[in-house]
Amino acid sequence: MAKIDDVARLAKVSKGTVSNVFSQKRPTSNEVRERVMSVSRQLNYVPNHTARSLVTKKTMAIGLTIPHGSFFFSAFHTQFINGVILEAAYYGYRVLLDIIPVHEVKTPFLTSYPIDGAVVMRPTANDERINLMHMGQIPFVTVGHVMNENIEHSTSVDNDNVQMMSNICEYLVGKGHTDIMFLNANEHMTVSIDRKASFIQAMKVRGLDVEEYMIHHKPPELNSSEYMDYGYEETIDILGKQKKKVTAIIADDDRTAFSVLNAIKDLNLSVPGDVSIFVICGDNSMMVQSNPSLTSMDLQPSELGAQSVRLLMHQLGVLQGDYDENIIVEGKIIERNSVSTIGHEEDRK
Amino acid sequence: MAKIDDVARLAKVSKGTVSNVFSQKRPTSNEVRERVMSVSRQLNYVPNHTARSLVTKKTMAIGLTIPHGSFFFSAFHTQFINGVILEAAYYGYRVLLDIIPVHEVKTPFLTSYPIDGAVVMRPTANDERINLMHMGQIPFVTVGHVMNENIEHSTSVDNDNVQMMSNICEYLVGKGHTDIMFLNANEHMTVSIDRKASFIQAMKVRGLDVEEYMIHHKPPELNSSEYMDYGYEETIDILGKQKKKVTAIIADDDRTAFSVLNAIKDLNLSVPGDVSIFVICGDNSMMVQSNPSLTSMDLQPSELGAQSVRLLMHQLGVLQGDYDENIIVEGKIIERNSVSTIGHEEDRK
DNA sequence: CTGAAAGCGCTTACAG
DNA sequence: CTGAAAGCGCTTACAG
Repeated sequence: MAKIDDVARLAKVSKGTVSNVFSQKRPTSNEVRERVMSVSRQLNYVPNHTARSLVTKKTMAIGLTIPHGSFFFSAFHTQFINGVILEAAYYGYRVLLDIIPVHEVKTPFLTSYPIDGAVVMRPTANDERINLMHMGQIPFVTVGHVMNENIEHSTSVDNDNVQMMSNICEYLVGKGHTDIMFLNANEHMTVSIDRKASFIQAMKVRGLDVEEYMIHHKPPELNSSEYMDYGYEETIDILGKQKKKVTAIIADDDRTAFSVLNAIKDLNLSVPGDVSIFVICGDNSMMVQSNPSLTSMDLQPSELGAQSVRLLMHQLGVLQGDYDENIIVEGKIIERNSVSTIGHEEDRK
Repeated sequence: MAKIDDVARLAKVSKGTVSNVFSQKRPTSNEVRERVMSVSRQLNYVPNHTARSLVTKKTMAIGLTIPHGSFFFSAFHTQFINGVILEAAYYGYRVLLDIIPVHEVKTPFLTSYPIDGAVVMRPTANDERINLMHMGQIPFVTVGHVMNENIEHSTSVDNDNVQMMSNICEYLVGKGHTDIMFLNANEHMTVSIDRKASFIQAMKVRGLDVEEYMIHHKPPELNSSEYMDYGYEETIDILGKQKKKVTAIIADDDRTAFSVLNAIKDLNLSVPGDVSIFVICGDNSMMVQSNPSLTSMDLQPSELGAQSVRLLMHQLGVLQGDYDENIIVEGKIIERNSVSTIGHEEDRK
């Protein structure tokens, strides 16, 4: 645990010079630099991060705020976080995981947050975490819209859920599907609300009515042992018992899709011959691994993560120039083998 | 951004007293405490974390080191991290994500790590990260054994992979299975090596030979688009094409298990009627969601995470008393519906 | 129970 | 290009 004084003394320079050799904020002569570095290696010296932070007023860390509670990483989360970490590292920032519960923030700050900014995932209506950031004057960017009173402007990244559902419907209807079942996310999530509305709208535009049994919501996350087999049950129920006509199923994640695939096989039907499956998001390597491989809408979560960091860097002044405060990342349809073209098959007859 | 001086002045006390009110390291009179808190609220004051750290020499953060490269969270990782975060929060510590690549650590420390200790996941042989921790005199605990030269003692948490495989074999053989296929993890992982050896040994002890086609390794993680459908292909190949007799398949994670289930259904066989499936680890909620639900060995990753933090707390002096330097967390078999008893069925005939 | 003062290990104007 | 000195915002013996 050598400190700057030790190095300065041994290298016969001032502390300021040692500081400059490491920070490279001011030029140093080759001779001095090498002398300092040599002594530093010898002493195993590295500048103390905390002391530096105290004077620069930068922690070089950003917070990544994840709601605690029933904590679970979907493929979306995993990839998003991956994007955040890599992009942050690129700018020399580390990532501090925060787990402020969405509600009941008891002891808000025992001390200040040792972060320069934060990425807030899944903001809820009037999210306490956002009020805290706002109070603490910590720059932040959210994934999805902020819905807090008293906060007007805010920086965010998001997918366009409305556009996305519309594209999915266009794709499926374009392939001849008119009886589409939608297994949506939890009822309470804002994305799920947006997607449902957009789904109905997109079908309507194409002259197709969406009956109630065509939309289902994933039950709220329960204790794992109580977890219902949502995708499987719904599929067996609607296609098997109720014998409804369904030619395509949209599943809101890869796990649900797998469960649906499972059910279809148990009904002695085939994918995509009898029923097509379309996945929103999900882990690509997993969807390739499936048989048949699953056609999906890639939400580019890792790109979302990277963009959120870039927005933060703009706010922190690390990145210069103009920028959009609200960034929309496009969803991309990745065609694999789980969606059939109904028209073509009929043509062949 | 009020500072301690502002509060001290307004509350008409010394800085030291304000400090005590917040840190509670020395008693303060009610009167003074309330005066200080009232002023602090008014000024929106919170102690500066960095300044405190500089003098206490504690960052109140622990690092969580995850190999970067083909970064992917399995259910094990997710739950492990969850355990780490919650347990760390319990002791007032935050979690800093570290992404030092396993190899090529170029600029080891531009500055010191702002952490008090670290949890290192997946140590590899002669892991550079561990050498760094060792050099930097940062206490750390690993998940799995350390295999570095020059490092003799180390603190770790782990499952007993040998015991675990033995238990699984005992369980399956006990149910009448003698032809068991094992879809193991990546060949290079230490857990996979341990499990393979143990599998062969456990079968041998029971008078059963393991032929080569009975053990397969997951291919190294490739670009997602090149990812082979490992579990599916192997199952179709061995059971379908080669027509080998296999009554039970052990899959090393839930995703592989799903893929196997998929294959078995495509072979017009049933689970567990024709083939049983046993999963090592995996996400419980997902395995319940499957049909049939999947019998598995729960590695208790979140318990492993919590224990690793507790070990760290011991090393940091936060937790007092004696402790084991190497903690083994038991794997628990969770019986669900994917393993049949062959003996019973034959009895019925 | 409270205060005055030194110090944690750096960086940063200010001079030269 | 380099040095001397002040200061970042706290905590902590030391006195009382």
